[in-house]
Amino acid sequence: MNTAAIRTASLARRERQKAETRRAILDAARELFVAEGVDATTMRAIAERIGYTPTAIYHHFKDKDTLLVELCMADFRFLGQALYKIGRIEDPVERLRRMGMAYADFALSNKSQYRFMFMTPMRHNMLDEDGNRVKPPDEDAYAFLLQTVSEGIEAGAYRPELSEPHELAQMTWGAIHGVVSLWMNHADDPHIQWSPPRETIRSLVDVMIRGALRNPTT
Amino acid sequence: MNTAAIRTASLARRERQKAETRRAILDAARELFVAEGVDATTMRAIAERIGYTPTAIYHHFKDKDTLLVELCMADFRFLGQALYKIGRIEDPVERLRRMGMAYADFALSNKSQYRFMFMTPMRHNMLDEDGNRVKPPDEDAYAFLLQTVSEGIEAGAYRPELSEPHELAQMTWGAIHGVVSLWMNHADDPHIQWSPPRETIRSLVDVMIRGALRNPTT
DNA sequence: GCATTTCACTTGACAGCGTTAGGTGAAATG
DNA sequence: CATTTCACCTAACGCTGTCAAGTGAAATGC
Repeated sequence: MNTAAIRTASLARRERQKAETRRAILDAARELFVAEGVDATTMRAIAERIGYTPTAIYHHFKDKDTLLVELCMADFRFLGQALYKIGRIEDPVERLRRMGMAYADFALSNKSQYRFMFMTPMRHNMLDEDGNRVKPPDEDAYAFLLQTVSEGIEAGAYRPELSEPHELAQMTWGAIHGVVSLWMNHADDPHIQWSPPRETIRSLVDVMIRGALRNPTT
Repeated sequence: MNTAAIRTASLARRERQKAETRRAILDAARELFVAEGVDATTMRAIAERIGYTPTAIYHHFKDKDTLLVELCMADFRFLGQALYKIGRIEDPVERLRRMGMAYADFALSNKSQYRFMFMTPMRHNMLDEDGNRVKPPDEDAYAFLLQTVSEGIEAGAYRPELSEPHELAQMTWGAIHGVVSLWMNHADDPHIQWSPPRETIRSLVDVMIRGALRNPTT
């Protein structure tokens, strides 16, 4: 092994080790985040879990928000994949129904991430540590939703007063988001008999689609 | 003036002064809360605004959460009043429609209060400083909503598969809550063309009622 | 082969937060 | 006139995210 090869090898090892530490931070943060929520996910708790000092994290992530956003973005790729598969469905109305359920399933399976991205004030500036803009998870999903309702409108599937794609998309997104988020925040309210959120959303989507269709089948 | 009269008078003055301070705390907290949000509403900021030290607040309120809950509860009485007026409407379907709009109007006019009570994890233990349970604002409103959808179900207004009052109530509440809260948190997302939330909710309520009715009129 | 530079990480701190124990002084009470 | 009450203050605690300045081993340069 000549000196040049050694050089690149050790440089590669250094980069690999740095990447490993970065991964360890993300993994520790995710465990805390999922198990205990955002408040318990302190820089000190993350660091303690991986045997570093809190300030070490700042050599890998700009600040706590950037770390948590990157963590969530990684998990939101599953939502993107789920929506992508549903995109193959031809009928825009059936596609909308399936998208709604997939969205709800994702939210209910990734509560902490969903809460952080969609249920807290939008203060994330969505820049990574190099200052590059990262695409927020709602951007793709919203474009997808908009495309689906637009196709339905163009196909004449919906009632004429529902001609505004943005309004229809925001109705749909908002309604599902609402059942999910209300349940997440208030499921342990003792004075409300909560229906299983997935069933409630199933009914909600059915009702909304029926109410939006120009010619509902029965 | 005899001694007994003086005694009661000065005692009354002392109580009045304490009540005034308490009111001043609540007013200062509300101003900060509405203008700057919950994070900027620090005990120190409230105290500075009324010329007291932060610890003085703890002689009037158990902790910050109790103070903010009492503040919000006071404002939520307007929602209760609005719903009470709507309760006079005979037709349970029309009543439901009007309740939905009143709920949305209240949320959009009292953003900080709504956010604090319904868009943050339910950690409020709903006890006042004497340990008495205070009725959370959703309790009455939910009972009202439940009553209204139940009447509709009993009158045979809705489709037979929508026979579960809790599910129907939670669909309705959740859907409106979702449009409101999504808009509150993401209205300044640059990549989404937001429709005015009130119009979106109007359409949403229309679509949901049409989709839920057994015999929609056209 | 030795001096220099790089850089992942640590030490020690800062400001701000909610909250509390203990003190103070004027007013109410006996 | 002595005692008690109590609204409010002083000073602090532990917690948070974050940063400036170091440290020491590995990589590099001559």
